[in-house]
Amino acid sequence: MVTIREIAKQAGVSIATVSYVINGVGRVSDDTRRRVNAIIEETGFKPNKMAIGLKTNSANTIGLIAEDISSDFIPAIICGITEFAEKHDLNVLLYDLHFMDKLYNRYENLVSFKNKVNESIGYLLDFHVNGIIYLAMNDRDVSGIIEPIDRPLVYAYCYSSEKDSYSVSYDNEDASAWVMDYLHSKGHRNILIIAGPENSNPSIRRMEAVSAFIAEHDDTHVHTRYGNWEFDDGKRLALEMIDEYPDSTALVAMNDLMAAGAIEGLHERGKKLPDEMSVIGFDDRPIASYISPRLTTVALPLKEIGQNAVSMLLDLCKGKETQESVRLKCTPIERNSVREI
Amino acid sequence: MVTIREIAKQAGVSIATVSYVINGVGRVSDDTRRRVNAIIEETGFKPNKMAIGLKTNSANTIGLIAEDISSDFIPAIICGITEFAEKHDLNVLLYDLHFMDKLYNRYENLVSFKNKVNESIGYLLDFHVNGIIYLAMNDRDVSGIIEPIDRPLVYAYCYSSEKDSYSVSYDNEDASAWVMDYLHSKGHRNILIIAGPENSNPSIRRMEAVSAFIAEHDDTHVHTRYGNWEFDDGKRLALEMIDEYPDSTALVAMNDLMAAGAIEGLHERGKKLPDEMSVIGFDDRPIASYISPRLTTVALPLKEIGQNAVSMLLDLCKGKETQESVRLKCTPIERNSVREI
DNA sequence: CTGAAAGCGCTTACAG
DNA sequence: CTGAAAGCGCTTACAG
Repeated sequence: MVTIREIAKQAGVSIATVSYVINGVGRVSDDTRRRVNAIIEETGFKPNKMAIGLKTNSANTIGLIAEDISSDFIPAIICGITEFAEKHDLNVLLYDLHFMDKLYNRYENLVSFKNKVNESIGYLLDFHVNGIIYLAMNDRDVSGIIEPIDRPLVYAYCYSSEKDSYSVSYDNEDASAWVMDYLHSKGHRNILIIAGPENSNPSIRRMEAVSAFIAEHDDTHVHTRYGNWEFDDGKRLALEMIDEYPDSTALVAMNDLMAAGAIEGLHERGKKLPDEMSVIGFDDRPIASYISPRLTTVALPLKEIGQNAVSMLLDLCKGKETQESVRLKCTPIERNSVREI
Repeated sequence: MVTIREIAKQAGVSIATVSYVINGVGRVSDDTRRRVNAIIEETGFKPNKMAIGLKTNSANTIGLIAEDISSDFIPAIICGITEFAEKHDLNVLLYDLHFMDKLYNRYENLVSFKNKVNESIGYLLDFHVNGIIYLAMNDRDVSGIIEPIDRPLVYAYCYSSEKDSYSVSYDNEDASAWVMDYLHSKGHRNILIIAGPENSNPSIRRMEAVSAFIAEHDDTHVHTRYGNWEFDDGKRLALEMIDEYPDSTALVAMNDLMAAGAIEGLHERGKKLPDEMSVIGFDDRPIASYISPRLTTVALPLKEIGQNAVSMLLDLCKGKETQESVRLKCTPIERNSVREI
């Protein structure tokens, strides 16, 4: 392997000079610079990153802890992370917690895995990562888990209510407000809502926006049930609710899976969609484009969450002043499951 | 940061001795070992991985190049990779090529990105990874892209026909043979097939198994069309074929998306499923569990591909004799889209 | 503008 | 069983 010493010898300069030209620091004459660069080019020399890391105490690497990489939205977020990282010449060291089975819909269990989480962070820290991104499998408060560390940390697709904590996620209120506005603008006044679990952050945030909407529109009525995010629950609750509230003309499910379940239930009940019932989902999962009717929904800014998380981490590494909590806007996706009345 | 020197001082031994006990090599008295370990414990000392890496010229890290992490099966494969890696105390450095847009269904384009691929490998190599896994977004031949490197390389979810190349993927023939056997055992004798693109590896491999089956069962007839893996194509081809071959009782689509499209088409044509037509898919994507009828399909051994890729890479690193090409079996998933006749 | 030298935190023959 | 010492490939004051 060719080293800086070899380059120095060939160029007839000292290794310090070679280092200067590589890093573009110090005062090197144009002539020397050209000569050294030529030799670097020619030999294909690449500085040894471990040596640099040892000297500078930085690996130019971000540590990424994912609660579960096979969870639904994580890959798209990672896509944004790697894209932004590459642009800034950052490596990403991946640590997958494999928490799907242990955590899905039982997120309060995370405390039992506190050790595992902190171990994984220590692991990344051993590697002298410049900072860490903790990427959760759903948007929630993960306070009290991660012990203080001496490198920057940003929470992605989740947040912490501890002070001096940084997070990037999406804007539930705004998305939910759009849904209500949209349905209202299409003439719907009696709306059924299948939310997620009552204590889940997205449900709470989105229902706040619903309440705010209702407070301003006394012509509009809403009935809500809380589901478990799953297909079957969407189906069950939709069936219950259309019996109970036969006047309703629209149903919003707080994720596409429950929306898909609701649609199946409605179909089985012989309802024509969207003529006899409009349905709107949340998330824009693949199924939204394949179900009939094609599901109108709202897409999460996943890639942007990833990009912003890295950007924030970078600012933190540089000691820049940074907003503690960024909430990115979702994007409405209009398809064919809502009709105007 | 506490270093080996500090431990040595506190324990009253040399740094060499500390190093010996950390690595469990050499001859150290039990007494010394205990004393040193106690101090390590107490101080929370963690060896600096960059320093170790510099000395040993190995970062205990595998480089993972993914064609696109947001492609369908990649996360599940990565799940297997990280799981196995963690078990063996290996870090994984992730490099995402972001090739989805550039490559999807135009895989021959990969040659235009040869530089990018090799650059990304150089990037990982700079970091002194022990070996590299190249993880493709679909099962195909990727020969001629990656330049020879001096570290082990294994292809995952793809393969190379170059000699001395190592790969792990799944067994197309076996899966396809199962589908034919299964349908035959349920009494189906006139079978429609919607394959993927005619020149795609999975189509070719699976059609070979179909031909072999037909050759041994002269009571069974098959008609094949080639699609583009997409929902719409599945729908279009299914509709064409049922008109053309009204005697057929079963339709196999070579992925779940085309199967879902076919089902939508069949429904729109007023067909009762599975009574008037059995449908079987491939892949076991999420949609297979949500469509009605629930789709019988065959699941790819994704996690196992990841695990085996790391295992193979490890063997290669150790210089162990290793099988060049492993093909893992798929798993049939019986649901409700096939009926017995 | 350039170089000699110290040092980052480890490992590993080698000597005792 | 243990230690002194060289060295991995860089960076960075410091001196000139």
